[in-house]
Amino acid sequence: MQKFIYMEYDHRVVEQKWKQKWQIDGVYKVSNDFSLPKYYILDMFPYPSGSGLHVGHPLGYIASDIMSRYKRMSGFNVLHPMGFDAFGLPAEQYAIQTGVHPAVSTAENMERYRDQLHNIGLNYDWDREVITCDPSYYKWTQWIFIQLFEHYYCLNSNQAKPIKDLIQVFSHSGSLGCAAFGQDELNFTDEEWNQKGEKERADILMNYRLAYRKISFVNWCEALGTVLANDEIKDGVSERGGHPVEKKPMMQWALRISAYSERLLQDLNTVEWSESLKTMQRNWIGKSTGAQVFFPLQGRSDTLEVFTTRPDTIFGVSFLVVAPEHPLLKSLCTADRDQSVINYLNQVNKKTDRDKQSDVKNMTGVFTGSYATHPFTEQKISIWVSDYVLIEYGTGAIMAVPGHDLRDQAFANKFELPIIQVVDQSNETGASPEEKRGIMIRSEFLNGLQVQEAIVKAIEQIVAKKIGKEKVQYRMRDANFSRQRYWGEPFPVYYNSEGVCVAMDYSELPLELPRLEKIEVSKNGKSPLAEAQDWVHFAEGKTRETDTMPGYAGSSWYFLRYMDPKNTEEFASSSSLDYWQDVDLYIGGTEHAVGHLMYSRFWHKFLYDLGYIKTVEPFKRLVNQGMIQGMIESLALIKDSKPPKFISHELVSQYDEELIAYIPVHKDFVKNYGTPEAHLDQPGIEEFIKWRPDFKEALFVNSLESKTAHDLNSEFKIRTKTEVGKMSKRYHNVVNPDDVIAEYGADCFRMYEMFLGPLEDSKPWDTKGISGVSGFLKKYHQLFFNDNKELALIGEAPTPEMLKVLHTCIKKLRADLDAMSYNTSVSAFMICVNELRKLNCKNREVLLTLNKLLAPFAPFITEEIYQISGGLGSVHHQEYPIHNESFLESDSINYPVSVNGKKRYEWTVPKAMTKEELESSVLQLDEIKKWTENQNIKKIILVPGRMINIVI
RNA sequence: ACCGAAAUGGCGGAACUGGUAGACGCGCUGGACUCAAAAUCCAGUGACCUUUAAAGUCGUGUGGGUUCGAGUCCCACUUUCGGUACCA
Repeated sequence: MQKFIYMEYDHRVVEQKWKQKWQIDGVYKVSNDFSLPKYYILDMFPYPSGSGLHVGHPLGYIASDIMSRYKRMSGFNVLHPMGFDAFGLPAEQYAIQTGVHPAVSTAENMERYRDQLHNIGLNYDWDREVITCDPSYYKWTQWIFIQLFEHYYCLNSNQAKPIKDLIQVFSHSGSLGCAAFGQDELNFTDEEWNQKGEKERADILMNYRLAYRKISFVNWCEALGTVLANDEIKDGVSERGGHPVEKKPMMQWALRISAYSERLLQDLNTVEWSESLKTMQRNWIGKSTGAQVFFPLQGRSDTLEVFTTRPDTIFGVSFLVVAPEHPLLKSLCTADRDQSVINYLNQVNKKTDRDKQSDVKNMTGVFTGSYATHPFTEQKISIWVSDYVLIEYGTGAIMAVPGHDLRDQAFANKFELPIIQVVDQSNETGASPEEKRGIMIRSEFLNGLQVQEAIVKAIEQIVAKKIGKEKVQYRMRDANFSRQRYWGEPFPVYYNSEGVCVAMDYSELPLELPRLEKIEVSKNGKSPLAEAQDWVHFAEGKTRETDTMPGYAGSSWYFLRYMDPKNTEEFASSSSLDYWQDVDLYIGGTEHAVGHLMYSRFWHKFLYDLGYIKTVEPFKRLVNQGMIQGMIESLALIKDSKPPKFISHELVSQYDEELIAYIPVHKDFVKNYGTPEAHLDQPGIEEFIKWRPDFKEALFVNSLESKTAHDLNSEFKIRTKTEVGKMSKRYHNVVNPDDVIAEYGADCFRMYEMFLGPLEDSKPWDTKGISGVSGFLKKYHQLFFNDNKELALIGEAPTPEMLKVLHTCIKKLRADLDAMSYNTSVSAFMICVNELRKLNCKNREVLLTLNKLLAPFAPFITEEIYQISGGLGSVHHQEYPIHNESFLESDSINYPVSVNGKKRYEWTVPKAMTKEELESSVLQLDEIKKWTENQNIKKIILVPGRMINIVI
């Protein structure tokens, strides 16, 4: 064998070499051989933020990388792609602040991300990269949008159908033949339809399209003159400047995901996701069965429609409540109540959703002045308005049963309204008033029935009286699909002179985003796109939509595009869709547990309905990686203060919590970052106002003095609030992996991230233990060489001890890989290397098998050793080792011997001993005798191979 | 407020279906090598009691329960993290 003289292992040189060579040799190119078994493993693609990839991203990426290498070494054709979720708000804000166009900054950020991902040694096939802001990609996002616009949901066949079919139905039999899922129940004849004008017909069709327009509410900030994302609001005020935010109704695009509620619910049973995640999705969909009931309004001919899950408690109704946005509210207000209702609405409008949610103890509301009639008892029932009723759920109105609903009860208590018990729960110990247990009382025809029976009977009577019917209600609402932003996919539609919305022809796609010279804060609630006059008014009498699509548009189907990313004729060819089918393993953060995953499932089902794909679910198995957390530092700002006033954190307790908003501060400005002593000093404050010029004139207050940035002295300190939380661009606390890799190498970084703990757990970032992994890799490398630094592998037969050590490790690794328990894999490798060192093992067969075993975890060092030891091709294309059970056997067993469950002795016995022999000889042991002497032995519990317990 | 998850030495964590709690690593302590330091190697390391050892007692967020036996199962609570649209 040729002697190889090695220098010290230099990860910089070795990693650089293999990064290039792998690319040139196409080691990670996905095979087009459709005869091999496929394995599709996907990472949630990142948003290319300006702060670069942070140490949290790679946690999942490394895990999927290990899995895809393992699967490839096990004979699968592996699809493991990467791309960018490249449209988004931060690039637009950056453009507003600096004038750099989002396309430019995004391209730069992506370049940086690619480098960073490359440095980690991830085995992506970059030829399949997908970028959501690339017109060749969003052409197909727009194409799917048009499909959604041109389809409705057919309730007969339970699938999407072309809107053309619905038009046919309307012109032949009017709304009578309509089995379409819609917002409102519309009634018209074929004759009426045929007489309607273009605009009226278009309005009717909007009620059924899967992509449609409706009035929804946005966060409006008057002071900034713009619409804000939830992300931009903190503690009820705008993050920029701390201005008040209110709700404003606007015409917006929405997607009718609610049509798919039942299928999204049912098909959860077919996927291999964690139970907790499926539970979260089920709760989000929130199916409930109940009744719709119409209460006649007094003094007028119409009714108020409510939804209830407890029709059995109808005799317990003591008042009705409508949501503040309810369409009938205005007409329900009597003249004398008008002003108090208006005052109330003003007050409600200022509260953010989260405020309302966290503040349920504090019930608010006012009486409208109107009454309804109880449909069974004919009693007069007062109608109230309160923000604890939501316009978006059910009918936006409820029948309040304070006896059996705790929120209704709180409301009744506060406003001294009657509380009527209608379920006798005296025989139901421990039952809460809301539980569906007990016997009906004070309820006429329901008296004496059990709650479950009463629900059925009540619905029967409601139907018989023609005042309502049984109804299934879903909590999930339609998704708002409009953003008043520039940096997103343009809607491929225009409005004609009648104001009718028309989809563009497929041949005209993509509709490219016009290049704006200057991007400014949106005005009057309109997107900055409205400034592109030539683009908006592109033809006589036609105007384009100026809203753009939200972030989840591009991410709802990208996993399909990876299958055939360069196709210009279709979003992906049917042959590639048929072969790759769906994602076998999807890894990503829990923060997407509902949003992204729900929308993707919806789009996937829609494309299934249209016949383009053959699977009903996109992600077969899904694993949520935990979050690598960071420290969030923020300054306490007094809301609405002019000039803005920041107070040191120790002073916060002196103020009402409601008055304080926390403004995140970049971690680099903070002294004693991440500790209780974290603060800004003079240079820190100067950096802070340079970074946030809107706070240039701000006042900084600590317990001694109050200063502006201009009259600071070097002693001045202002404490920041320190908390553990997301590492995110929002909190400016991102730690990049680059420095870690430069110092320790990618193999070490990869293994250290895995070694931190279980993949699913969240943990704060800390490099404390990294030297342990680094030391392991050094020891590993030394294993292959002698003291003269020559490759020192010996080609003789391995000893049984060596084989036992190796095969113990292989067995553990196989089990860990399948369970994705990579932290214990790293321990197993450490144990194996420690043992082989003790055995002074230089055996060629043993060490080169171990090298293949380690390859998915440490791709560089293993490739280098593989090459040095004379291997052909790449180690990453070798077969993954399989363990041989016969090497693991041992002829003795170690038993813990307990007395009354307390371990008293460790006992090593020959494996051949029978249960009877063990039971008799265990009592003869001196160490046991001393516990059992003069005691009555009740029984001996002996689990063979496990433990012995003597009960006295 | 609701949904979901987590809590084990000084620290990150291990413990398969209830069966030897603390694997592995960091840190710390002592030793070897060195003029010295770094690096490396060897040994020890949950707390308490004890001069030490042996032996023992306590110990997996808190309080109860089931069991021969509970970190693991059940009930109630506390704290932290993620999500959220007060879901009738």
